[in-house]
Amino acid sequence: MNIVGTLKTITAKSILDIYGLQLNANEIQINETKSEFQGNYTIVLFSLVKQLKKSPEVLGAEIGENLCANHQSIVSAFNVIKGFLNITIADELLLEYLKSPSVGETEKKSKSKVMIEYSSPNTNKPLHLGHLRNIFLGWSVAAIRKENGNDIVKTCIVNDRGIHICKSMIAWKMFANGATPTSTNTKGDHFVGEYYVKFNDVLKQQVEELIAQGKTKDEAEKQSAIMLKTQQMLLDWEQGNPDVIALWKEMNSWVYEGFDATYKKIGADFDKVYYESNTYLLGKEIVQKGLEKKVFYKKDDGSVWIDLTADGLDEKLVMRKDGTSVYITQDIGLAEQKYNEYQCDKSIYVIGDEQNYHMKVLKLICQKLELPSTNEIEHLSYGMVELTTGKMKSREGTVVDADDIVNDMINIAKQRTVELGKVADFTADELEHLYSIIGLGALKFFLLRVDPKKRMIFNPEESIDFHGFTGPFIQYTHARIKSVLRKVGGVEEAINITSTLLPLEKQILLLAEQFETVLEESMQESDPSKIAIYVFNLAKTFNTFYAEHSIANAENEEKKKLRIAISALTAKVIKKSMQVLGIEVPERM
RNA sequence: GGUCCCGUAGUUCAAUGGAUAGAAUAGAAGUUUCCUAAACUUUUGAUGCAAGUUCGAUUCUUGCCGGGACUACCA
Repeated sequence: MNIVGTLKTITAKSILDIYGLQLNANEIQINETKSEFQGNYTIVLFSLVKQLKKSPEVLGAEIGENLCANHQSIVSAFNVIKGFLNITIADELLLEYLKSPSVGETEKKSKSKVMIEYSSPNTNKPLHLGHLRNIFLGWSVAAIRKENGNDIVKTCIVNDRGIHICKSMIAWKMFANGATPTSTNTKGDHFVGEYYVKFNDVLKQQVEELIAQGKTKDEAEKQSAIMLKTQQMLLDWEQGNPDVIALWKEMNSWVYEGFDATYKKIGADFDKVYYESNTYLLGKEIVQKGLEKKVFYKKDDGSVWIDLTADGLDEKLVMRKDGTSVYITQDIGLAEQKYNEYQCDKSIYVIGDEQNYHMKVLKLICQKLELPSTNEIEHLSYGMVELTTGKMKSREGTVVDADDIVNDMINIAKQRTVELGKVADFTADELEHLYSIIGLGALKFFLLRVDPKKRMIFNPEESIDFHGFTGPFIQYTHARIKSVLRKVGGVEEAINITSTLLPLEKQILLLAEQFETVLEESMQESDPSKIAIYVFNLAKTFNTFYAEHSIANAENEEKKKLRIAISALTAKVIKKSMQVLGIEVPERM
């Protein structure tokens, strides 16, 4: 059922019947009624005034009459205030909804096959808070699409080669003395990250010395001994030097072990992982194709370019003069490879907004080359996570490490839970699990509740609250409902109930009914924050209701049955909503 | 310089051109003989500035001020 959709349809029909004006149902503007007015939904009449040449008051009265008369089972009352027609939904419609066998289930409508690329780390340092936003977003958008019926392929492109990897390797050779993650009892990605930091320390020192000798900063960076060594190592790597390759493989394997542990802990997973070391040579035939189609042109030095100035962008290099492909060319090549393997209808890239320009160029080039494989590219662009102290900068050590913040959150959850002392009978394993889902729930909800494309600020001092618009608040609401249902017992199905609904009961049912609509919107906009806001409202409304009305001591059996059914439905919808955010919801906490 | 994004309560976030700009936190005041107080109730408090478009602007247009990103033969 879709009440808003139904309302639009019958309103359009009423308008046709009364005025003979044919309107598309989607042209009807319906909002939720503001709480200070009577009614549940509001039809905004202003846009009709011009077409029908009647005052809003008259329009509202006439349409309202018509709706009430012809659709008694849907509209039970109406009132008109200025240009707003406020509609009250009939109790019986909501009771019917509550009784329907599929209540709280999602209809799988959209069958497309969609690829979602997310996380995409470098192998020279551990994941940080920004990656977490990326990972939670990617995972959630995938889950939202899956719930809508999409066939999902989750992928990750690992940036496992290039100068930055060589930096860690050089530093390891200089300082490690054969140490490994095992020998030092360090998580692999952190272990390698430490050498990346060491590299930068040495580089900084050498650069300072060279600057003192009168070089410019640029020169100094390029000419420093450690940088020259790194450049050489990159060449060796490209030529397949066995020693370099062996070390590279070993260090990467440490990093992957570390990443896997983190992914496992936070519940991220991939169907297919691509490695840049396998794909960085891709795209050469594309350059050829582009030259043939005259989309690209060759400069005298042999480098290949595309001119995008007509599209308001610049000239972009697509192949170096030495014949190697650049990032953008690799990306096009990889897109083709992905398509050849999976034939997806759509490809979503979860990448930070600093690459907006790059992705724009990518899409443009694909269009110009008329590559069918890259038809539906969506850049799910998200804003940087900043700290109250400013941006995260690895050089200044102000990066919030992913593992650290996850562990902190779980520890805070533990501390809070222990203080409250409500789960004394849990086993040690159950407790571990509980702390984990609460801590992660807080973190995921915090990062997902904000519109992805906006920058957000994270305050590590105050950490994340467990009160208010937070994951734990919603988890807690769910746990309470479950607790009540356990104690009250009874059947959760709403059979044979005929009762007048209280305003709050009505509100809860109307909210629950909106779940699918919100889910679909959230898919179309690739925005999990819609779900987060929605589920918070549902939980909050339920809590208010709960504080005012008893279930165990309801006025009569009928009302008790009704409230049990509503509670069960609320719990179900909360669970589903949280599930697509990647947040588990406990039975008890 | 060019292109793009962002400026909303003390703070963190909302608001397809619609009603008196919503929440959450923090501040103030309350609520547990009753199903989980990680809860609930009441209250204080905001659209950077200036024009324009119109019945009506946080939203659209222009200018200014402030913040950010991109503009690499790096990835």
